[in-house]
Amino acid sequence: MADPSTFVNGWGTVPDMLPDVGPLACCGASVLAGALDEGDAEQLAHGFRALADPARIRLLSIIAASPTGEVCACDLVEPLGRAQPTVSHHLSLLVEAGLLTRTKRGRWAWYRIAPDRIELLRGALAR
Amino acid sequence: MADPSTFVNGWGTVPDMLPDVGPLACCGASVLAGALDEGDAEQLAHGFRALADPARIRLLSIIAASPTGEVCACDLVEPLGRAQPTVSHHLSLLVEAGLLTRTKRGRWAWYRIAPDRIELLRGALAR
DNA sequence: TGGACGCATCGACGTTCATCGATGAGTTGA
DNA sequence: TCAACTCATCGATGAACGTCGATGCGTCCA
Repeated sequence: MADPSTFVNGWGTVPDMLPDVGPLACCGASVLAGALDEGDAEQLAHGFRALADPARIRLLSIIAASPTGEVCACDLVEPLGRAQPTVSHHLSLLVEAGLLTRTKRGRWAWYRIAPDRIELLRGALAR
Repeated sequence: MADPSTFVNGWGTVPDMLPDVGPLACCGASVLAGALDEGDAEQLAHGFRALADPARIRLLSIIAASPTGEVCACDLVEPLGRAQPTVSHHLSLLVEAGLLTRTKRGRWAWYRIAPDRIELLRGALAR
């Protein structure tokens, strides 16, 4: 594996296309603050579903533990102990749920925590 | 439907059998505070999986919105818009995950929010 | 004591999901 | 220009899940 940190000829950050408005984009719906309708419940459930798999929990924790705040996808396959397509699948799902952001530089894809969405889910569990 | 609130001849609270040590009983593992091993990730994922369905989100929110803090199962079927076995299934799953407690009085089952487990999941999303 | 009632469990069915090998798209460097 | 490389997508497969009708168990009341 080539070392992605030696990549110096990049054009800086080139964000992937992201859906403008993903789930949970709207509100600060809270589970414990009052009865929710099916729509709000659907959006919150969609967010929590992204956290409902140990592989994705570990991906988030590994990326959050990085001193630089971002991790190359190539450095996530081995610690996760799963095949590369599986890791890519989970990363895409986390990006789609708004819990990670993806940046492509050269042939490498770098992932960062998206704190806002995580904070939104955390707030949904507040009293 | 009989009115469960007219039940006065009960023997008070008789908690169902609960697993002594359920998932998430141990620690304050946090997703964002450092790389988690597969075991901690599994436990957290198990907790979030209980939140990963709109029916269960709505059950929690309806019960949390109750002025008395508890709701009879018979009053959850109609607002959820699902069949009684389905509601019972989701309630059992939430109890098993430690997010609800069940109390049987007479023929009725009353459910309460279990704030500690929810707070534990919320803490797992804290920075 | 027997019928009505509330609720959990069972069995079945269709859908969703996690996983991985194979493959394709895009990038780099020789 | 072409081989090597990174990563996403495709297709397939087995497991888990949501749902509901039927049924069983325990409780209440006439």
